[in-house]
Amino acid sequence: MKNWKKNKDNRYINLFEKLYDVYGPQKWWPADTPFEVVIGAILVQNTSWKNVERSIKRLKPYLSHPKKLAQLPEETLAQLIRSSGFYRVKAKRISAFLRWFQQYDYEFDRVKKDGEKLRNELLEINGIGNETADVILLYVFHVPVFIADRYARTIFQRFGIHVPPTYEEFRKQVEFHFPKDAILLNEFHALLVTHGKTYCKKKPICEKCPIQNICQRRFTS
DNA sequence: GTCCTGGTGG
DNA sequence: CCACCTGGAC
Repeated sequence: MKNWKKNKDNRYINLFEKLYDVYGPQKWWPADTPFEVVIGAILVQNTSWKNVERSIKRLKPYLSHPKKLAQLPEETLAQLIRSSGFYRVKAKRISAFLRWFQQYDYEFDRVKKDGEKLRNELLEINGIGNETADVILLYVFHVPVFIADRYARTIFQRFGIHVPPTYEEFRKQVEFHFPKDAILLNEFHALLVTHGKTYCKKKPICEKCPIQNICQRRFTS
């Protein structure tokens, strides 16, 4: 471990440390149970978390018992999650996940596979794509993966790090240069989302940005 | 590229 | 009024 940093680009860990200094520990994912993580991950697809919170509240009685949620008619489920937008497709996606989950008796502990196998299995579920699969892997199963979402892409690009075009290439690049540690990757994603929501938005607020002194963007525009 | 969609903030 | 939101399928 002494030479861990060999061939590594230390800008990734430096950025992490800077964000951690600024925002502190994020204590993610915001959910009471692992099942709630999955539901939140599906509901938040292309949607602001604020709109997801209401849906989560309405679903609360079912979230401690996935089986009960599985018994709901899909239309009823759709109405419960209306506030999250795309509610019909998302109801289908939750149903698809529940069908997969049923073969494990709705127990995450019964899902015993290595990360790559589990990842492929999750990706086969209709409505679970790269990002949602990685959220589940990291925040439910504690598999050390980097969630290569839009915030990460935007922040890294502005920061001055070259970002590959595809999700997978991007994910693997970060995983090469950053410690393969689920706790650190957990915190990294959370910090990137917080930073992205607060300053590094589509229209960034660079003047007030707490990391502007180490960001390349101040030179380009 | 287009569709899916309500809620929030500008 | 409009633009955008921690995507994914087709």
